[in-house]
Amino acid sequence: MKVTGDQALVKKINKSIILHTIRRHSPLSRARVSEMTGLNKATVSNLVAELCGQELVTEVGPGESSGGRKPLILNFNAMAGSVIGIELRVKQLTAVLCDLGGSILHESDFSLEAHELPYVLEQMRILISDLIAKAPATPYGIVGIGVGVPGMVDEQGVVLFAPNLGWEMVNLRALLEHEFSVPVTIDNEANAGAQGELNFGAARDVRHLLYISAGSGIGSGIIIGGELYKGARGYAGETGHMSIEAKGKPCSCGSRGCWELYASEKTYDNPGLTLPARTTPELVRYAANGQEDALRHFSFIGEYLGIGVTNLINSFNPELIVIGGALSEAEEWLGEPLRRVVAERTLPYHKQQLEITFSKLGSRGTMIGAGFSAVMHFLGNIRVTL
Amino acid sequence: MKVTGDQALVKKINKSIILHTIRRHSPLSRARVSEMTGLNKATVSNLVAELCGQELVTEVGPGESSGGRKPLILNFNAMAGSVIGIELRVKQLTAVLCDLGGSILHESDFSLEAHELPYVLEQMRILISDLIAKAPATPYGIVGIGVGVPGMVDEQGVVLFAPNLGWEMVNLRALLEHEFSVPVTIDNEANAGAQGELNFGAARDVRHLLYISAGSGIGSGIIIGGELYKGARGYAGETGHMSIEAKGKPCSCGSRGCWELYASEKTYDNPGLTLPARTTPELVRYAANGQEDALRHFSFIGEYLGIGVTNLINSFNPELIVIGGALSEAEEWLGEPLRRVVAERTLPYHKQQLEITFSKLGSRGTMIGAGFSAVMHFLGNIRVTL
DNA sequence: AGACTTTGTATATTGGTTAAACAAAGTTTT
DNA sequence: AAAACTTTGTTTAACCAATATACAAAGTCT
Repeated sequence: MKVTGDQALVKKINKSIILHTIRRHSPLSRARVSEMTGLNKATVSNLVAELCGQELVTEVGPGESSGGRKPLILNFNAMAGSVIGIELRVKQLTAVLCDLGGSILHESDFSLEAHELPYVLEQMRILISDLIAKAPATPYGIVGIGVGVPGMVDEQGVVLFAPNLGWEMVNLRALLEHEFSVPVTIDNEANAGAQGELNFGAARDVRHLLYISAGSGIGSGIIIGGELYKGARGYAGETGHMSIEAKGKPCSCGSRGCWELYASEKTYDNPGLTLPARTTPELVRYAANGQEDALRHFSFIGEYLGIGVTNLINSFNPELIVIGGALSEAEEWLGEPLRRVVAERTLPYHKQQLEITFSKLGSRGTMIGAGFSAVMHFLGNIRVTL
Repeated sequence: MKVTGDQALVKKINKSIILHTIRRHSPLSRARVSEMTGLNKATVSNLVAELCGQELVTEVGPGESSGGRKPLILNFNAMAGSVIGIELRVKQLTAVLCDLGGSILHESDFSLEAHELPYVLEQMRILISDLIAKAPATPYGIVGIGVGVPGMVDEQGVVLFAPNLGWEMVNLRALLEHEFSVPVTIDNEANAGAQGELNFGAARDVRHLLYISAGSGIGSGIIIGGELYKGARGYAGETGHMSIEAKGKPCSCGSRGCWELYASEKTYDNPGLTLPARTTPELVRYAANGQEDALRHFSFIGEYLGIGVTNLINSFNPELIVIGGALSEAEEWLGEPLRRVVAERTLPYHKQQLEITFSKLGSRGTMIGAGFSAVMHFLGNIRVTL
């Protein structure tokens, strides 16, 4: 967007700085905020007064003195409003009601039996209405809805392509905004998961994060400089279709040797495989009991995850890699082979600084991240780069 | 960096907007600048007066009337100063003296016979001093030196690792700044090439660009949102070591099946290969004469370039891909197999919007890009994102 | 010749940050 | 306990950049 500088912009920038400082570091006194941001005490006082008037910040009373007048403690008012975060999965619709701080207030889900748009939309409508009914009375009420979907999404919230749902060009944002009259944000499932882990999970305050969602396929959420990178038309991160065997198995995408053919739940159907089960939760149970076939297969997946992860490390050079998605529940058996292969194959300079973790938010990561997108859309965020 | 808003910031932002608008679109009248930027006519007048005082903008006289008073035409003063851009190659040192608009004023080079730091540094010193002596008299003189090196560089201008030179942890920026007392910027060779093509070559005004430098190895320059992405510690884009054959040939990096083993000049030494020559320029000559082995080998490289490019498309979803480096001179024979493989293997939605081109600046791209980094460092660039 | 257009400047106003003084409320020293 | 010092937060006056508005300058069109 075309932005020029004037006093209104200055005020917006400083107010945003103060709001997010308090959001992330409260409880805090005005004096601390002034120190942390570098803004003048008077400026902080004025803008905090406005934020209090907007009920986004609350004054909770005097704190401990450190040799002078007691500070007046400020808090981010997470209960100024609430958001709904939804994850649309192939077989299930899961949703949470969160406050502005990402805490879950209510949770509910629904099993999907088909993927026709009208049917799915109707179930979303019911789920959302249900959560809206349960929302506590807050100054702003429901300030937004965030949805994570298993497919490519453009910047206008149109689901361009979701192969597992059979969707193409579905303007989900417009449909939901029309229905509920609140701002709706639509994100790719992996992108939402990345946001969740970045803000509330295993990757707090990481600047360059790679989130790998390994489940029925593989998708990646790429955080660059603390911000989600979506690519030219909204579908960066389709790393599941990165070829790791140039002349390997043909994939439905038209290519060959795609990563997700070797390192996702898609491998459960490989011919000639003896497996005691065909779903991750069941296989996890078998592996926990020492079942050989399950152990061997997780080791296989772990190694191939490592090969793809190495490729991504060489391209993106992230600080941290978080493995999420359904397969993250097999952390116990995937972790060793994955880390071993990465250690074997990465350049020496990459190894030094890199960490690999598994999701902290588990199956809730995507919902929480989707909800957080809605929160940020409500609060706004403005930054200056030079 | 910690930036807060005040009036000085507002002025900086607007002055930067105006300067870069004139730099990229001049000749221009004050009225046109006001229209294009959305800034008030008076604001434009004031800041343009300052820029004229700084000699960064010049008033060249009246232009054509469009039914009213004649406009006073402004120009970006590319001759306010000059920069030096250098490419450090394995066998050669090439350098240009450019004005602030990227036009080449002088050019010179030197054949390297060794890679010891003192020797290389001494040759750079001679080359730079020579160009400085040839620099025209300008208000600001030499405002910076930009260097493109074949290796990983961190944000402080330290060459972390340059395998082809045998360099490790060389603080090249400090060394050159100490020698010449002007700001020095150090960039990876592929990153500099990407900057060159983005600003003066085949990729003008592209927002998300992937520049592939294919020569003795493969490196990538990644432009995201019009800006260079360098990764967490400065070495993103090492895509040559992306594995495209999970269990393929072992690579010196410790991994297996690395892309550059199949799609760079490294293939010239493959065992069992009958080639009439072992350098790209010579092979290009043979291919032009229809020599079978050369044609077959370029076709092989083109196909494998396509496989790796497809992987990068799936990860970065760029608008444009530019192939540069020594191999770009074989465009005539690489283009068809490359585009064919990419078309076969990419997801349908990626094909629609994607273009693949070859470098426009040729062997000068990296130098010009490196010089441009120095120009931008001198002019400054400040932006607001919301 | 007169009406209209376009360009660029001058003037008064607005509204934000800031430094400095100040008031309020505490702790430490004497 | 009084005096001195500290810390917090507010008030005041000054500053300064952008803006709207009016205006001057220099052209075109009828």
